[in-house]
Amino acid sequence: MLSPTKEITIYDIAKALNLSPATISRGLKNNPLINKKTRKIIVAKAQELGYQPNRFASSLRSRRTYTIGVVVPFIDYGNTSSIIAAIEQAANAAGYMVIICQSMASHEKEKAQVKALFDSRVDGLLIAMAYDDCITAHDAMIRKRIPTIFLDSVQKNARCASVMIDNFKAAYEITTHLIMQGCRRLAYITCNAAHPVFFERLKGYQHALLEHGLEYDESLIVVGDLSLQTGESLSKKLLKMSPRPDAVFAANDTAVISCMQHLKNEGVKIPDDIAFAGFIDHAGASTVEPNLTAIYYSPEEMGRLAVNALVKSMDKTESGRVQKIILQHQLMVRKSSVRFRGSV
Amino acid sequence: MLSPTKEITIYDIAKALNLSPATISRGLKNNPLINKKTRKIIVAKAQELGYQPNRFASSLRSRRTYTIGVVVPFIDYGNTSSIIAAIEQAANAAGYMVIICQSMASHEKEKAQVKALFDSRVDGLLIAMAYDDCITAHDAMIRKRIPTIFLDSVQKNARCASVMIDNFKAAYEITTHLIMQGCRRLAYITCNAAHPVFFERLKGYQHALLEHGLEYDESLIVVGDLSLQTGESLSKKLLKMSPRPDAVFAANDTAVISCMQHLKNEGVKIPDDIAFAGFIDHAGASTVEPNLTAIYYSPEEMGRLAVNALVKSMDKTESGRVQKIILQHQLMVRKSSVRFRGSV
DNA sequence: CTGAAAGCGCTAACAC
DNA sequence: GTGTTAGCGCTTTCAG
Repeated sequence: MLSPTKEITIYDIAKALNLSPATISRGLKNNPLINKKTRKIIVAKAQELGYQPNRFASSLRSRRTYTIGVVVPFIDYGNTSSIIAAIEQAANAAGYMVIICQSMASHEKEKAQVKALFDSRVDGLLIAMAYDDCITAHDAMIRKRIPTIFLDSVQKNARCASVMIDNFKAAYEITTHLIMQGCRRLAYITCNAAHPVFFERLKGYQHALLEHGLEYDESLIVVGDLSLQTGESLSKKLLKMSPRPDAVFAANDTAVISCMQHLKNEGVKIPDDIAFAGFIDHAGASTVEPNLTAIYYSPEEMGRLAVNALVKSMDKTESGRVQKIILQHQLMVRKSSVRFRGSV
Repeated sequence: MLSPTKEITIYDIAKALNLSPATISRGLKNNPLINKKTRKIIVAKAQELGYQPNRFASSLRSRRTYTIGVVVPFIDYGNTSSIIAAIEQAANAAGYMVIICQSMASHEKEKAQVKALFDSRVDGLLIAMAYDDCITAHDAMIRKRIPTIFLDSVQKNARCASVMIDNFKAAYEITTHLIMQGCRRLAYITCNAAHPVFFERLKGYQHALLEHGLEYDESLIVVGDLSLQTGESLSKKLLKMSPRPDAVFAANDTAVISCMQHLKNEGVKIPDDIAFAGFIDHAGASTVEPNLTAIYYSPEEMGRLAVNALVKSMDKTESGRVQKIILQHQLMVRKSSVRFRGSV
C-alpha cells in the first residue's frame, strides 16, 4: 500500500509507463495530438495510481484558474441565494468553480474581497455591489483585465458589463398599478444605500406620479436600512403619517413583509386601508397574507446569463464589447394591492 | 506607466530594493525574523508597485491553500443559505476563502464536486450530504487526510466529525407537542431520500407515539420529494386519507408551507381540522398563516461551529479527535399547532 | 537578520 | 506523436 502522504504526480505516471511527463499531461488533458491508445493507457494508469491533478501547479503554469469569484452583500437576502445557486450551476457546467464572498454591505469588506479574489487569480468576477461609490476596487480589476460583470448595477460612467432588470420601468409599473387601484397617497420605502438601483426605482416612482397628475411629496418617503429587517420601525413611521398613506411601495427588498405584518397587527386592513407592493419577488411574497404584489424576474436566468456572458469574455483574450444585459421582468399582481376585486 | 499585462512579482520588489526574493517573501508574510524597518520598506515598495501576491505559487510551494470547500444539496433550500452565509463569514475571519458547490441531491454530482474540491487542494471540507449511502467519495477525502466535517449527518459507522442537531429528540418533541394538543392521527411527511436525518426523525416520531399509547400506522406516512416542492401533491394525498389525520408533522423541510396553503384553499381549518408542524424553522415559517410550529436552531451557530472545528483540525497536522457537535435546538410553538388556546 | 539555491507539479515551446 | 527543457511565483532549507 502506498504511503498516503505521498502525492502521485504526472512524473510517477510517466515513470510507470516509460513516457515523458509532457505526454502524460497531454494525455490527461485530451490533447488531440496524443495517440488514442496511449491516452487510454495513461488514463488507466492515472486511475490505478489514484492520481489527482493539482490545479495550482496547472494554474501557475497556464495562467488560467477556471475559477470565478462572486461577491454579494449577503448570501441570505432576498433572491440572492437563488441567483447564486444558478451561478454555481452554470459555472460548473462551463467547467468553472465558484468562490463566493459576502461584502456585508461594507465598502472595506467589498474591497478586501475583490482583492482576495484577485490574489486567487480568478478568471472572472461577478459582483453585486452594495453601493455605487466604490468603483475603485473594481476599477483595479478592470484595469487588470479581469473580466467583470456587475449584477444589478447601473454605472453610467463605467464602461462595464452588467446584468439587471430595468429598475426604472419596474418601479414605474408598480406605482402606476397602485394608482390604478385608486391610491393617491403613495408612501415609498427605500434604502439608505446610495445604490443606483434605488435611484432608478425612485425615478420610476416619481415619473409615474407625475404622469398621473400626483404630486411628489417628500414626506411620503421612508428610509429603511439595507442590512436590517426594520419592518417594525417602518410600520411605526407609516402609522405616524397624517394623513395616512393609502399605499406603500417598498423598494427596499426585505423589510416589506415584516412591515406588512406589523401593520396588520395594528389593525390596518390590507389592501383596503393601505395597498402594498414590494419590489423583488422572493419566497415570502407568495406566503404572506395577503400575497404580496412584486416584480418577478428569474433568478436562474439572471445567474445563467451572467455566467454565460462572463465565460464568453473570459474565453477570448481580448475582453469583448461592453455589454449590458437587461432581464425581462413582470409585475406579479397579488392580493396585497388589488382593491377593485370585481375588475381584476 | 507599467504595462498592465506584466505581473509584479517579489523578484521585481527584490530588484528595486536590492534585497533577495526570500527577504521580500518573509517581509510580506510578517516573518518575525525580518528587521522591522526592512519590512516597512518592503511593504511600501510592494504597495507602490501594485504587487498582488499569487496564491497559486504560494500554495504550490507551501502546500496550504487557505481555502475550504463546501458542498450542499442546494444553496437555496430551507435555511441553507443562512448556514452558508455564516460559514463564509467565519471562514473569512479565520483567513480562509470558501468554494461552494451544489450536489443537486445527486450522488454523481456530489462525488464530482468532492473530487474537484480535492483537485483544488482545499485545506478542509464541509459537507451536507443528500444521502447517506455515498461515503465513498468522502472516504477518499478522509483517507487523504483532508479534514472533513459533516453537516447534519449521522454516520454510525464512519468515524467522522459532524455538526448537527439531535434530530431524534427534536422529532420526538414535535410529535409529543402535537399529541398534547389532542391530536391522535398524526400524518408524517417525509422524504424519499435515504438520509440518516430522516431516519432519526422517523424514530423520534415513532417513539413519541409509542410513549403516548398511539399506534404507529404506516398508512399515515406520506413520502414527498426532496428536490421538489411537492406541496400540492402532498395535500391531495392527505385529503384522500380516511379517516383524515388531525395533525401533520412534516419532516420534509420544504414542502410543508405550500402543502398547508393548498389545504387551506380546500377549506381545511388549521389547526382545528388539522394541526401542522414543520421541521426546520426557515423564513417562511413565521410568514405563513397560521405561523408554522417548527424546530429552530441557529444557522449562524451551525456555520460558525463547523468552521471553528474545521479550522482547529486543519491547524494541527495530526487531525484531532473525531468530534460530534450537537447543536441546541428549540421547538417554536406557533399557531399552526395550538389548539387549546386558553392554556397556551 | 539576510541570501543562495532548489523545487513544489505542471505545461508551453521547441525539438525530433 | 512524443520527448526535452525551462520556468510559472513562491517558500524553504541551509548558509552565513
